[in-house]
Amino acid sequence: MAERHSGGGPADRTLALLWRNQHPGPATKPPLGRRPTLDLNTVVDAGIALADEKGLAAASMNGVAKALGVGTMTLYTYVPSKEELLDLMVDQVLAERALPGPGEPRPATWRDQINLYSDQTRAMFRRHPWLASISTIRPPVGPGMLAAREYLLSACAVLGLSARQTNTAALAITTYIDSAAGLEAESEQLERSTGQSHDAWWNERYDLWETYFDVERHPTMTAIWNAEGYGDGTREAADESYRFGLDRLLDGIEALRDPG
Amino acid sequence: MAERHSGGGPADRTLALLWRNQHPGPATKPPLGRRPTLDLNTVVDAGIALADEKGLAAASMNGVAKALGVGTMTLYTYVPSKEELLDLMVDQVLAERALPGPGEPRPATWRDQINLYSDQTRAMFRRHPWLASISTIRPPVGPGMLAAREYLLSACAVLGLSARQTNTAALAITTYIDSAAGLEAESEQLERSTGQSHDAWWNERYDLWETYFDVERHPTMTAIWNAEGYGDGTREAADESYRFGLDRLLDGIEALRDPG
DNA sequence: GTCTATTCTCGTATACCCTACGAGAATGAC
DNA sequence: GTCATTCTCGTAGGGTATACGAGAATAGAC
Repeated sequence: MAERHSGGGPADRTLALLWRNQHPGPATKPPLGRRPTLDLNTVVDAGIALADEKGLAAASMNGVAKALGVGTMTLYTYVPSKEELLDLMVDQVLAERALPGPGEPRPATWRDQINLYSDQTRAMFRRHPWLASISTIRPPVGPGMLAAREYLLSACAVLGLSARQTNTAALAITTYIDSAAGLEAESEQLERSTGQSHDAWWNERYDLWETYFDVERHPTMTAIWNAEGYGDGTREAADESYRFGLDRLLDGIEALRDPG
Repeated sequence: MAERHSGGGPADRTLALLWRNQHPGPATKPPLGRRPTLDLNTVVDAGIALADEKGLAAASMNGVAKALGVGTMTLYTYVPSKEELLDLMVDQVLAERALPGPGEPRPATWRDQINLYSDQTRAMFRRHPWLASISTIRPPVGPGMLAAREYLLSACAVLGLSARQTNTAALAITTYIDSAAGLEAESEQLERSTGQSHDAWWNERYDLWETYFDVERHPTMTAIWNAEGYGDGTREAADESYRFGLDRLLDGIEALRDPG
């Protein structure tokens, strides 16, 4: 049997770090011993800044320490391991989204409430494209993640579906928004970091059409290409694709609303 | 200006590897020099097997070489770098899906055709959960990726939408299916590899509800919890969630069909 | 002022990762 | 047998995370 109560395990330690800014803590004992030169928020901010500017790989323990002007091992005073640092970076970034809490003013319609979540999430991924390359199963359960879930669930709750279906609908919406927004941001960031546009990338694969592509095996792709169905690769085209998928998903969910 | 024609760049070399089994090649010159002990397909298969069994991290150059009983550097005879090996692993796995090509028998209705893609893709992710942790922007453009795209587009083509909308619809469908199936497989694999169920993982975070969770800031979550809206964490519940999202998305797309 | 308990700092070492280089082994052609 | 060619793979170099332990800084006791 796994322990059911707080036992000071690694998960409890991580939770304490995640909620450090919301929860007062038992009691502030008088400081003893050598004073720290940094604090946890500074370390997390440095990690985020580094990942934003130079990619997730640059946010190594060595990299973050150098950016802060301390030795690598000093970071381990503030964070038990790199894994926890990443969790803290993620939840902080999740919390950046300006989503109204319970009782605060919010858009009038269900769709606009979802669209607010969508806009805020896309902006978040644009600011922090490295987020897309972090697995979201078993995420850090910190204030940022919980606040976003609460908002999305509360938006879906107005549809009047069962509790089970409300949850499932919210899940489908996050799945689509988070992954589509992540892909979008990752693509834009790749264009910036490699200096190679999406079109240039395809041009580099000119040989594909020249040498390997078999029209007979790919008639639909060929037809869509001939009808110029692939769009022009601009940001606007990508935006339109994103909206199309989200709008259709919301259409489908809204159709379940009490058919009165 | 970037070069427009095949110039033997790194992209062309990767394409040649990806299409090695489809395309005969210019001419088979007589073998010269020492005979190789392996071939590329063996190396790729070993990489896939290792990633399947012990995770993507185990499919290191060292790990694959050891599994094949050769020195690490020997692999570089067959593959220019680890990046290419990964591309080859991915496209091979993408090609595993049994999706009918043009002219071959396929399910009668649009929805069943999409469902076939969904089933095959979910099974693929279940067999190869490491696939979920590989970025899909700028994927390997090999036979596996192209065949799947062709199938999905041909399924969407029967809706009678414009070429542009057909492509956009297919994009939305892959976005949902690929990410939801990836998450599902990643979660199942984590349960296997860590030996910790989803429920056990939440139990380990008992302190969250005990110490940190604020009911006033999360009324909807609380209400859904009290109404037992979160399901029981079983495979069936996850399956139901997956289907719900996909069905709603397909509902929304189908509603665009000529409203006759 | 000195001593001590406590805490923070961080150099060193270990165990991985990818891969550039180059020496040596195997092979077919002559 | 010699030679060009190709494959094999040990070594080395630069990257990653982090365990360990010596040393520095600080607060309070005396």
